[in-house]
Amino acid sequence: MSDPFQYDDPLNDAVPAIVPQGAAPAARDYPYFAGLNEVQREAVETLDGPVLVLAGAGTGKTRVLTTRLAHLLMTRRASPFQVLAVTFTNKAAREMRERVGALVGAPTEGWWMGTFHALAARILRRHAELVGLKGNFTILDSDDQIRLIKQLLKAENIDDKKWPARAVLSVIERWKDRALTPDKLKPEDGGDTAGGKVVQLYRNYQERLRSLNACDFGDLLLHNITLFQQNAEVLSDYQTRFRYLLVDEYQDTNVAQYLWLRLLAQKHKNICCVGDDDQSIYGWRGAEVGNILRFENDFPGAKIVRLEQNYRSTGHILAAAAGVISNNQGRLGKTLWTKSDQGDPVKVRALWDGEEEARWIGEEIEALQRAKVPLSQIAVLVRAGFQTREFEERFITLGLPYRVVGGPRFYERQEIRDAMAYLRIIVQPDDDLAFERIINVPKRGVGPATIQQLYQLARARSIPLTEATWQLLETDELKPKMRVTLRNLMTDFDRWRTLGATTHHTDLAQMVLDESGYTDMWKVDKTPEAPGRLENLKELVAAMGEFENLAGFMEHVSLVMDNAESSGTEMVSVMTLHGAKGLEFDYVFLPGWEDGLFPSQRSMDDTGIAGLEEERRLAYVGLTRARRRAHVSHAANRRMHGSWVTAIPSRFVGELPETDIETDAAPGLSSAPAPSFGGGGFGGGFGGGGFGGGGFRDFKGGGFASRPQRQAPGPVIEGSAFEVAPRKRPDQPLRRGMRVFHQKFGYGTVRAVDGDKLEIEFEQAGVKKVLDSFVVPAEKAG
DNA sequence: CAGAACCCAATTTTT
DNA sequence: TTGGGTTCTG
Repeated sequence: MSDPFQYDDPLNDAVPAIVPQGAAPAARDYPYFAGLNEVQREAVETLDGPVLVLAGAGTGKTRVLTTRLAHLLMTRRASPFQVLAVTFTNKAAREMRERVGALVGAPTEGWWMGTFHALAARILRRHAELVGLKGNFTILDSDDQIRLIKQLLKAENIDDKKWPARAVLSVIERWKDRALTPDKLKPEDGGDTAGGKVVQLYRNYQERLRSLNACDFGDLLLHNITLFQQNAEVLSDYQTRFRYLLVDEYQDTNVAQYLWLRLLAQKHKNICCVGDDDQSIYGWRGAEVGNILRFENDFPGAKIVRLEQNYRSTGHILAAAAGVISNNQGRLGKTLWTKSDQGDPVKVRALWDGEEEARWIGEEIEALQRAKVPLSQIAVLVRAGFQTREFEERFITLGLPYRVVGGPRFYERQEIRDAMAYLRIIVQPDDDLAFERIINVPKRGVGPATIQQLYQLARARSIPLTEATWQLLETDELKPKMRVTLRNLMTDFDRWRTLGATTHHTDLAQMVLDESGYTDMWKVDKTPEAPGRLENLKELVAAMGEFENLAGFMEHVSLVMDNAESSGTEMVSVMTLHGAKGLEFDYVFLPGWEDGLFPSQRSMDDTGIAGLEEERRLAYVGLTRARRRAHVSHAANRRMHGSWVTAIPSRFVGELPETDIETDAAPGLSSAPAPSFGGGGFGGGFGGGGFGGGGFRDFKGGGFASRPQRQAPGPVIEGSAFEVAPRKRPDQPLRRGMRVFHQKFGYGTVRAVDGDKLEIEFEQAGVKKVLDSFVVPAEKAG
C-alpha cells in the first residue's frame, strides 16, 4: 500500500480469506485451540450474535480475544477487512495486531484493528466534508484545547482564576463522553460553572474548532455519530462491511463509544464485548459501567460467557481480592478460582510514616533481590502520582534500579509540540493554534501587541491568522521591521509548503526546523534540558522515516505515539494503580492504604458511594496484579502538602478476609489493622457515601512526642540510624555527557538529567538513577 | 524580555 | 512542601 491513508479496500464480500487454498480445516482441529479451557473455547467459538465475555482478572482475556479474531479469519467467516476490533489503548491495539498476525501468519496492514479514536479518525478522514470539516483536519492536543478555552473565557469576560480553563474543558469533555452536543443542552445544564456560561462556551468552542478545521479527541467519535445518523448510505456501507465486531475493555466505554458501536453493529449484530465490571476504574473520565451491566438489554439474546478460572495469582491473593470486591453493590458477579496453591497470605503491614514505609519496602525488595527475584517482577503500585516520590528517593539512596512508569509522553513535550506546530501550519494553514504557538518561537520580536493586531483583523474578516497576516502586510499598519520579519516567515511557510510536494517529508521537517531557527534556539539555550530536547527533535525526525508521508506521520503523533518501552535493564516498576491495569508482577507492593488517600477523599467527596466503589475496584485491580505475593501497607502519619496529618488504615484493609492475610506492625505500632473498620461494619454495607469516615485530620503542632525514636520533622536534629542525604546543590550544573564521580558507584557519565535526578552510566556499576547532590564532576574528585 | 518575588492549589489520564 | 502560574522589577 503506497499511501497509509488509502484504506479504501474493496467493499466486496468476495475478498479472499487469508487461509491458503483448499478446504478449511475440520472444526475443533485448529492448532490455536490447544490449551484453551472449555469456557474460553466457548467464548472463541460463539461467533454469531451478541456475546458478552465477562473476563475476570488473569483469566486469559487477551488470549480469547486474539484467538477469536484469528478463528473468524481462519474459518473464513469474514475477511480481515470485515472485522472491526476495538481497544482503548494503543498498547492493547499493538498487542492484538501482533498476536493475531502471528496466529494467522499474515501481515495485518489495513485491517480494522485499533483504538476507538484511531478507527474513528480513519472513518472521519474519508467523510469529513459531510460534517463540515476538510479531510486534512487537525487533531488538537490538550495544550491547544486549553489555550483555546482560555481565549474563549477571555472573550466572554470570565475570570479564568475562578473558572480555570482546565475545569471548563473537563465539563465539556464529560458532555462529549455522553454524546451531548451543545444543541442537546439547556443553558442551565452547566450549573454555575463559568458563571453559568459553560454551555455557551461549549458552543463557541465547537464553532471555533470548525473554523480551525480541527477537532478534539471527543469529536472524533461525535462526528462519526453525526455522520452516521445523518447519512444513511454511509452508515449502511460500514454496517454491511463490518460483519463482526470485537471490543476490548468494554467496561471502560463511554456513551459516545457505546452509541458508535451500536450503530455499527446494528445490521449483523455480531458483536462480542470483552470486559470486567469489577475492573471499571475510569468512571471519572466518562466511562459508564452501565454499558456492561446493560449489555443483555441492549443486545437481546446476548450470550454471556464468564471466564472465571484464574491463571495468574495464588489462592490467598484471589480470596483477598474477592473479599474486598464483594463489598460492592450491583456487580454482574463472578467467582474467580484457581488450580494453583494457596500461596502466601497477603502481608499487611502497619508503619509509622511514609518514610518508614518506603524504607520497609526497599528492604523487602532487597531481600527479594538477594533471593534472585528479577526486579522486573516487582512493582510498587500507588494511588496517586505524587506518592512515587517517596519511593524514588528511597530507591535512589539504596541504588536500587527503578523506573517510574507513566509521566509525560513523548509528544507532549514542548519541543515536540513546537515542531509539530510548524508542520501543522504547513499542512493546514487554517490552524491558528499552531500559528500562534510558533509565531514567536524562536523569538522574532513578534510580541503580544502584534499578535493582537493580527487577531483583530482575523476576527473582523473571519479569516485564518495566516491570511490575516498576509493582508496586514499589504498595509502600513506594521512597523517596517516587523513587516520584514513577518513577510519572511510567511514566505518561508509558503516555500516549505511548496517544497512539501517534491521533498521527502523527513528532509522537509529537518529543513523546517533548521531554517526556522528552531534548532538553533535550543543549541544556544544553556539550560540543562536543552541537549535532551535536541535529542528528542532528532528522534522525531528519525521516527518520520517510518511513514509514507507527512500526513500519516502526523496522524501517528496525534493518536498513537507513546513512550518508548523500557530498555533491557532490570528495574522495579513504580506506577499508579490505574497505570497497572492489564499488567502483572510476581511481587506487588500496595502502599498508602489509608482512608482519605486510598480510598481517595476527593473521589468520595465528588461522587459519593459510586466513587467509593470505584476506589474499591481499584483495590481489586491492585491486588489481582500479583502472581505470587501482595504486600499491603499503611502509615500512621503522612506528610501532605507540607503539613503532617494522621491517618487511619483504609477501610479496604478491614475488608481483607482475616484468613487470607498476615498482619504485622513496625515496632511501637499497634498491629491491629483498621479496628473501627473491620468486617462488614463501615466498609461494606453502609450506604451513605460522601464522607471519609475519618480521613485525615490536621496534625500540626503537638503530638510528635509520642513518636518512637525517630527524628521529628522540622528543626529537631538528632543522630539517627539512617543516613540523611546531604542535600547541597552542586556548585556547577551537571549536564548530559559530563563525567562524574559517585562515592558508592565510582566514575560514570551522565546520560540524562531530570530535575535533581540524574541517570548515570557508571563504568563499574552500570546505569543508575542518582540524586545530583551525591555526585561531583570527575575532575574535582581528585 | 528575563529573572525574582509572590500566590495558590494540590487524584486517577487515554486518546 | 512543591510546582506552576502570574505579576513585579530591572
